Amino acid sequence: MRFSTRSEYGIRVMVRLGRGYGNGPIPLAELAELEGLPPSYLEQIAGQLRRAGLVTSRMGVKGGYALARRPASISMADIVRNLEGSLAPVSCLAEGGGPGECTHADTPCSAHAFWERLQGTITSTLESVTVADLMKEAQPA
Amino acid sequence: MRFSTRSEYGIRVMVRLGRGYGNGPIPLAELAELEGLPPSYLEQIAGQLRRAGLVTSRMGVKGGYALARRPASISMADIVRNLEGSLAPVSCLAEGGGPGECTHADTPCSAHAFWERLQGTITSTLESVTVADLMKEAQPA
DNA sequence: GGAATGTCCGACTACTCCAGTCGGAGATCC
DNA sequence: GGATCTCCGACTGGAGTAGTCGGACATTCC
Repeated sequence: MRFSTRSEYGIRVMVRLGRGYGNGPIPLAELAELEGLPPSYLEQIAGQLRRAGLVTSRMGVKGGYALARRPASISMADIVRNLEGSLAPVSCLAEGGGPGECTHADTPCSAHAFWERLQGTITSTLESVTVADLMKEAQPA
Repeated sequence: MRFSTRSEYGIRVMVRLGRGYGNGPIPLAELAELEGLPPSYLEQIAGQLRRAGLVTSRMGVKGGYALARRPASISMADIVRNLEGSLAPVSCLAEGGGPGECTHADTPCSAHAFWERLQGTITSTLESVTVADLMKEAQPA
């Protein structure tokens, strides 16, 4: 089980943007260098975050990216859900279902309720942490 | 984010074995048919569970698989950890680390503590549910 | 207006991992 | 000794991941 690097990098970018919140946009190249991540890949991720409405962008010379809202109002769930596509941990929770009895709505597979519970705890953990929280932790020295 | 089908199928198999606990081994072909899963693939998974000590096997005519311990003493964490390899949700928690500052132990990436917390909640959820719990739920009609 | 500095977008690639198959060897029971 | 059944390694096709690249478009500043 592994989250993609999109979520991993995306969160780091959002925290960076949180630190510069209110000081105008930060260009992608600068974000990439600060975090030590590949710029061209980050570009993809930034595009997703913008389309999700979590980030605003300005084109041109003084352009770059900025948080669309207050850091305290953006949760990890907002970020991860958009970058990861879905939070369903197994196929029998996702649409379509996998092999076996899970396709019959009246007789779900024996583990169905368990996976639902797990998804619930993951989701609520993701929702309980905001960008502002991560800005406080791990402040560079 | 997605758990592999190994965990998904593995749990279902373990619950089946839990239902037959004490009645001798169940052959793989029967397990596969009951759960509607590919037998040759299940064979791989059963092998992993056996090597992990969660299941015992008997070769030959009256052979098959059985739980190695009481259903109530086997948690989802036991199963998933072995089938999934690792529970680290991102590269910066796994050995080696990814790109960026996470490799420097003194200045972990801004999200490091968050991922650790998430891993903790996932692990404790997995540990709090046993095979016996799932046997009670989803009892066929 | 034009150059510099950015974002924006789609296509492309290399690679790894996942899901599943297959063939054959060895054990066990009757 | 034949019928079951586990055991093991090798193999394959496909999907998704991580990342690159080229070029179009927007904005600012001179």
